[in-house]
Amino acid sequence: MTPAPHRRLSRERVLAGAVRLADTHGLPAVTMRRLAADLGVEAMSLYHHVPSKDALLDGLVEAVVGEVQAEVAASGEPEGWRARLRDRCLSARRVMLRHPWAPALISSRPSVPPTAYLHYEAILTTLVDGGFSYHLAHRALHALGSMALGFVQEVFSPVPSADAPGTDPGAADLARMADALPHLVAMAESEAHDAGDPVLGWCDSQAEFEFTLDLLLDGLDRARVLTT
Amino acid sequence: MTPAPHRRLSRERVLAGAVRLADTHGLPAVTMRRLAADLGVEAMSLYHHVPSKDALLDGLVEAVVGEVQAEVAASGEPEGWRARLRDRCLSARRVMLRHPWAPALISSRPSVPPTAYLHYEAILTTLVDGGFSYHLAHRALHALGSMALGFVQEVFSPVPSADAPGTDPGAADLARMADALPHLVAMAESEAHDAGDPVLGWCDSQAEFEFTLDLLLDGLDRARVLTT
DNA sequence: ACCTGAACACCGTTCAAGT
DNA sequence: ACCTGAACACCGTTCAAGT
Repeated sequence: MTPAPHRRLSRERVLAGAVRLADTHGLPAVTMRRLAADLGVEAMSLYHHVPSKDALLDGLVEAVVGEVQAEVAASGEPEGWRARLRDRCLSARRVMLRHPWAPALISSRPSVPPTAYLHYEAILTTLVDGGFSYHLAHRALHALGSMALGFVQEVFSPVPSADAPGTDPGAADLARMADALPHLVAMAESEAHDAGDPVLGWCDSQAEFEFTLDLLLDGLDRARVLTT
Repeated sequence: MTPAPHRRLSRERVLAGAVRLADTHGLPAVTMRRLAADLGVEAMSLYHHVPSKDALLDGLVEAVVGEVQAEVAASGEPEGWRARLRDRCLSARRVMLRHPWAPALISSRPSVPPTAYLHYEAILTTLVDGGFSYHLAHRALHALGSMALGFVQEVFSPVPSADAPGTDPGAADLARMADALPHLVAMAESEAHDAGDPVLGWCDSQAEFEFTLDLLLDGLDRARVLTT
């Protein structure tokens, strides 16, 4: 918002500014020109600290992955592979909730930044220490997939949630689709009714995330025991 | 490639052209001006069949979802909720392999096109017919998440695969990281060694997809039995 | 060394004009 | 009704020039 008064630019300040811009106005607002203006500088000045827009986007991913590492460290790693992995995925999710633009950005990048490999190495170490063979650990890494980065799946959201209030079809829309989508409408009504519990709301999608995570962890545990 | 000789434009021809352009030159190449040139027409002509670039992108998602429905129909639906769901996810994956740009596009869209709800309704119907309560079916829908659209998770790919030959770190890069990422390097070597089997290759990531899919379906089956 | 300003080749889109 | 061409407000980026 307020053009930063500092005179000295740096890669860190550029990336921090880009993160802030994406958080407040969305990823499309992250423009070399707009970012520069936000930093109180000319567009071309950015190129002294970042080689290109593409590199800026890579830096954005790097910054988010770094936040995940910090969040994991701050949450104090528990004992046992299952709890550690669970904790790491939930930490990652908290970071993604702070930066809703991050999942789409990360999956659109052609390659993951080198620092992300530290994150995967940590997961892999936890798995191997937990008794997984490399082969099964590899499968586990893929199975965890986007959960490992805490991706909030909004691919599907039929039930109005506090997470994304504006993007769901309203009750009126659902009523109009009722004959084409009978089960979807019935489910939405049934779930909305159950949600009288005030604890729910955004917690709802937290519960979905944990349900899926536990489903995967349970399955991986079973596969691990079978091969031991 | 060859500018279409047809004189008459239509929404269908515009969308088909956009899909073809994305397939051959990637999503960034899908530009109003370039798409128009590809269709042998002026940029502004497109606006008579599509209200905006944003609507064009929505149409692109719609086209891909439509292809998924067609692929499911073509594969002849098997008996039983588990086999039907499995078949549907694998069909979706085949479509996404044909359009590698689609997953990133879909997850970057603020909302899913109305036609996608037919896809989810079909999944939900299969679940309900299979004995799932609405509550558990809702969780299942979220758990299946991106698998339901056949997303090819390339978030993580430490082992060179035929899927994305250029994007992985080469053996040289891995050797350089060896001290920072011991397990990742060891795993990559171990897996590369096992892959002497000529059947593997792109099949490898097919196997990963099916492993994860079965992990989820097994877990959902267990949850279903518990609540019955 | 870092920052600037003008310039170039692109974008999406509006609008008045053509048929 | 559909298509066009010029124009406008934006992009990312090159380059020569300033300090």
